[in-house]
Amino acid sequence: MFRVASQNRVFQDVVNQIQEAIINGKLSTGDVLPPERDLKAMFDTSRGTLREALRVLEERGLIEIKLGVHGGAIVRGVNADQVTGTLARMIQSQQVALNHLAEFREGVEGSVASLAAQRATPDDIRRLQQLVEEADGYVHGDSPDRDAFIEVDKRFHQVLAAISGNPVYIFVLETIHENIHRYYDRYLSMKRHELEENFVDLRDIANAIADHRADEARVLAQSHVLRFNRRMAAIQGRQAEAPSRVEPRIAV
Amino acid sequence: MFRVASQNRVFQDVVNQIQEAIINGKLSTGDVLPPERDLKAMFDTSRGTLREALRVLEERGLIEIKLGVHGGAIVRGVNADQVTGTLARMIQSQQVALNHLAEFREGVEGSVASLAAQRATPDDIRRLQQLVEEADGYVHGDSPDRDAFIEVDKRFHQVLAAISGNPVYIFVLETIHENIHRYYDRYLSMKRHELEENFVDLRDIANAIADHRADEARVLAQSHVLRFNRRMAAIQGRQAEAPSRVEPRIAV
DNA sequence: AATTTTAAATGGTTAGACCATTATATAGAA
DNA sequence: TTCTATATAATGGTCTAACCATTTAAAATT
Repeated sequence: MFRVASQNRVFQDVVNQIQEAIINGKLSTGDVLPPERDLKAMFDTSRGTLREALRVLEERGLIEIKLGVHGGAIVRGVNADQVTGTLARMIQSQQVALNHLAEFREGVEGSVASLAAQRATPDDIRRLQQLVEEADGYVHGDSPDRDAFIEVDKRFHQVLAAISGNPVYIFVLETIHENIHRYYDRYLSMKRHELEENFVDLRDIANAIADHRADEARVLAQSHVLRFNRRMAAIQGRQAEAPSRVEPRIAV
Repeated sequence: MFRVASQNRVFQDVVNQIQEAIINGKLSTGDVLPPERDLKAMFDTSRGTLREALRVLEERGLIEIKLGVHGGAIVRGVNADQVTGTLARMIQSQQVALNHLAEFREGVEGSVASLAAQRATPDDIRRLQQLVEEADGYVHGDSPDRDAFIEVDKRFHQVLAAISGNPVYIFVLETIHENIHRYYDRYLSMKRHELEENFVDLRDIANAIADHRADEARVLAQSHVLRFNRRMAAIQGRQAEAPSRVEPRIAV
């Protein structure tokens, strides 16, 4: 029913006040907080206490601190950056395997594609088709450009998330991407026929969305990601491609 | 390509060392770190610097600090608790609406049900059926017990996530739950016929999983959550039931 | 034996100083 | 004049040393 009312800690109060100002927009991205020595006076605390508060805000991604003259705490606003760190720690501590993350991504990309198919406006569809054409050029042009194609592929997924109209998907995909790329980027070979395969995927997904065939878009997006996962897993060490069954971590 | 090598901050080094020890298991959940005055000597820093490091570790959920004699920093291990806070801030700052979160949950629960249907062992299936029977008792028994049913419903979803065998889903659902309940719990009316509806959902999902009908399980789970979302949205203020289209927050 | 009091361990806070980094201003050289 | 090197000052980073607040455990008291 209630949460503990610790509030024995002064720095926590400072955190709350500054966070509140950021959340309700009194402080905007880019704003610079006063120097520590001024803040300390404003909150009537010691500098040490104030700095503990700044550490917490920084860790939450709400501010960023710059050194030197005209440095200070710069407001970054609410964002999902720290989630990336959490996921990274879970992977490092082996609570989560990369194939778990990859499988989760399959589901998410599938849902995004399905939603996009349900909601795409004519403008959205045109945009997707432009991306497909652009990708076409990089795959079938005179001098295929692997890096450019990968870039377009990435944009394609971001646009799908945007079309879904749900910011949660955008944040989640960002977080997944950061963590998967941290490990897999070096394996991205993308030989000619792989480029071709992936291009066909994008084209088919775009077409399914253009026709508002949600289930088909889901399946296509899932298998698009699945192929990526398979290839990565195969390269990474001939490990099991299917995620292993884990014991439930929570009491159920 | 490269990340900044700031490392000008001593407390960051302390954070890294302690975090590393927690991640690789040299420190386990429940372990108590030495008192600040000892740690300060071990790392050869000032107490202030050490405390900034502890604030960061605490914010990451890696440690918890208790007051008084025999207090100190207690190791909690890697967990997803802080993600709950991030989501809460996004909701508060209106970057994410509750219906966005609810919609995301639909997709996730659908994927979980689908995976569970693909992977459920005979034991898993028996367990689900036990839960359905238990729920049956609370709905159709002499004195229907709403709270007990809600509890079983919750366990049902947790078991599904466990059956999926993917810890990411477990963490994600935990996080979603915490945030949805923070706002919606008070609205959970669950009149007699609503209990009945929800019971039928659980039973059908369990049956679909028992028969390994993955797509059907997905659809059933999705509409189960969708009904919950609709009811909540209706109660909460006759707001639009479909999530509103948002502008893409990222440059695409 | 139960209760109250006291003492000690430990985190929380303060004050004041100095160090390190960096943008800007100034001085000097071409 | 214009470029470059140097000095200056603003600001975050760290340190020391002390005291306050909370809590557990031991000691004293009833």
